[in-house]
Amino acid sequence: MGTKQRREREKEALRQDILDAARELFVKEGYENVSMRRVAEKIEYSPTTIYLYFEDKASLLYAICEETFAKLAKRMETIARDSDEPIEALRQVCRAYVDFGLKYPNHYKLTFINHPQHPQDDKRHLREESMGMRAYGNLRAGVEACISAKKFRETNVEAVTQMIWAGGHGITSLLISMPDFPWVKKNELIDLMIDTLLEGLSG
Amino acid sequence: MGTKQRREREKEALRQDILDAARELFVKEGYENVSMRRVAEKIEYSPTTIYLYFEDKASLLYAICEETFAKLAKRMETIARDSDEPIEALRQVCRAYVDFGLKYPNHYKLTFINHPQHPQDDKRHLREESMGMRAYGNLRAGVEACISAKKFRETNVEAVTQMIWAGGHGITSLLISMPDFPWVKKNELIDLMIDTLLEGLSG
DNA sequence: ATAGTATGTTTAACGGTGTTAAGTGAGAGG
DNA sequence: CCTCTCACTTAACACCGTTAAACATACTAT
Repeated sequence: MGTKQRREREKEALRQDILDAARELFVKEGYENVSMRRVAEKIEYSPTTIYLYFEDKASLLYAICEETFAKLAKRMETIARDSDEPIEALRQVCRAYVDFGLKYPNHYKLTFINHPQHPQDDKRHLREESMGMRAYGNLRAGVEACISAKKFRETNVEAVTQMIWAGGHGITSLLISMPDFPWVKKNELIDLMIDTLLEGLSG
Repeated sequence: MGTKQRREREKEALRQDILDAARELFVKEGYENVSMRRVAEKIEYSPTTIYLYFEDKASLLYAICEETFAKLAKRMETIARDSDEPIEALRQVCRAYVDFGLKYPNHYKLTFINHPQHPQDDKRHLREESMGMRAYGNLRAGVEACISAKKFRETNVEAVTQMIWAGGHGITSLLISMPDFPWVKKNELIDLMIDTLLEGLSG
């Protein structure tokens, strides 16, 4: 009867348990420093059980990143909707991106820094539907709005989007991966970057 | 007699052989994908021999990075010496930085992207005398020249230097770690970033 | 009710990793 | 000629991601 549905619910629950355990460990100690055996220990199952729910360690990671980046994409969309001045909206989208990275440094590392080494064809992160790409799309929309409103000198949407992304990513990734460097105050640095880029783009 | 000196020469030669083998493998296949055993095989010694010359795998890496970043620092110094227009000099220093990263992507990864995870206290890369820091110092000098010549609105040398670094690093690291992303033409992107930053900084 | 099957989980193992402790063997010094 | 030093190797440790095979339980069909 309903046993089939119950079973399915239980399977889904375990899948979520694995995800939760892995997220906590990955975020606390970093992907590279957490073994499948440790994740298994945390959920009190044998290591191989995880492989019944996820293809491999990278897939586990990917699932977690998608979850988290969905949040970023959503926040970006909210900002875009709630603002009508395109430059101000773009500025806030950039802030949201950097703040997000600094708030979830290990998630950020996983999708944008460590990422999929290069074992042949792990291009999941680049799929149109991936959350990382959705976030990129939101940034792109913000840039497009500015260009449509004739606020920017340069009109190559793709180039401007990628440059702004690189600016945000540069700050985020450096702050994350070199925490011991004598940085000036974080907010000052972030604002200087965003302001300088927007100023430089404005006709 | 001179045997002691000969021995010392031979030791030094082997040390260099190890370095050469490791460099070639690391650069070709990436640090993470090369094992100590493979390095040993290449020089036709047993794996443990390497540990008589280098403390561990990370130290081997560090030595290689220092070598390579010395080159970058040198090139930057040459550019600075051969130019008298400070903005143009800074532009070229930035180009040199990015070009260098794209030319030696695995070296770049090693010092600025992957680098010392966070096992307590591997702050070698941040030592004043390290070559990476020397390169940073060169960038800083370029920025200082522009500020002294009253070319920039913002006058916080450290903040401007770090922002420009972040801009260059953002582009370099994204191009390196996401080679499959549909980037616009590399040179266009690099120039757009540098031009926009310099334009945005100019009063 | 019993036999058979599908399902979820575990045990054991493979081939790898960085690293260390103990052993070997050739050449220098007495 | 013997001893000792020291560069080097062998063997091992404790891990890693992953897979094939065994197992136990719970459902199905006779």
